Amino acid sequence: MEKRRSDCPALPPGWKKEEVIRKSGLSAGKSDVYYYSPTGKKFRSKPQLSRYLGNSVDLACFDFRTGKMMPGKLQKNKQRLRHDQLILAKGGKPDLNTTLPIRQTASIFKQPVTKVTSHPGNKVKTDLQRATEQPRQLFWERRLKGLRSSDVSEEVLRTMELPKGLQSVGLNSNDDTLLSAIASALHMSSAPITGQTSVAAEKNPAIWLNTSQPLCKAFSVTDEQIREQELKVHQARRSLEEALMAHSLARAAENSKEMSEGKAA
DNA sequence: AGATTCGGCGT
DNA sequence: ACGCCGAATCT
Repeated sequence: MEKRRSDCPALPPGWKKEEVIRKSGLSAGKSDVYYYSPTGKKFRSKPQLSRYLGNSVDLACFDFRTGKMMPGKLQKNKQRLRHDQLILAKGGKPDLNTTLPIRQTASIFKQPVTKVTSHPGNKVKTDLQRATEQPRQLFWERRLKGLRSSDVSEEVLRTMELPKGLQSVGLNSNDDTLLSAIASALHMSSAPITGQTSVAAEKNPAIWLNTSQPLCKAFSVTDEQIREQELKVHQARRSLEEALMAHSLARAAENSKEMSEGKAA
């Protein structure tokens, strides 16, 4: 059997690459590529390799199949992103069939995308918690006070009414700060939002505050509230569907009108 | 049990 | 068409 393990110059010394041809089945003739660490551990995919090497090796332009660095390979979906942006820049509507499914209600808070890479001769903390665990000011939510959302005509949008069960913790119990705090919490962490569960936090928030939770008293959500929310979402989706339908019909009508006016040159 | 191998899902 | 990984099969 061809068990040839070759050196892989793109990887640190000691790493070996192996290619195994499939010899039967539907995929006969195709091949699988494996890598072996200096200690002999086998790796069968780029994600697996990447997880193991962490920040010590930048695999961004590493081609797993060939085992070589391919400088042109950086950001595979760059082309598509440019494509979508071009359409958008031209004033076109996003093509709902082809655009990437990005939340249009994306957070105004920057997601952590910092890439930590080590370079020879300098030290980089390889602390994975870093991105999500940066130091935060106590009561930082207060800086959101007075911020309002507005539509394109700068008309301030009616603020949301919060259920009575939601009450803020701490000195200023102001409803729109509370809303901002909760919205921020939902955007900044995937952990469940429970509010401040410790009773002590109410007496002396400066000491007992759970900083990973918004300035909000502990609350519970009833089945009834969940059903109400489901209904709202359902109705919102229906009107969105109708709006999109109307939009595409109008567009089609406009196109056929241009056609009959003989604009084709 | 560990290694090898191909299927098949998701993109 | 292909990367990735589950799981059947082999040793």
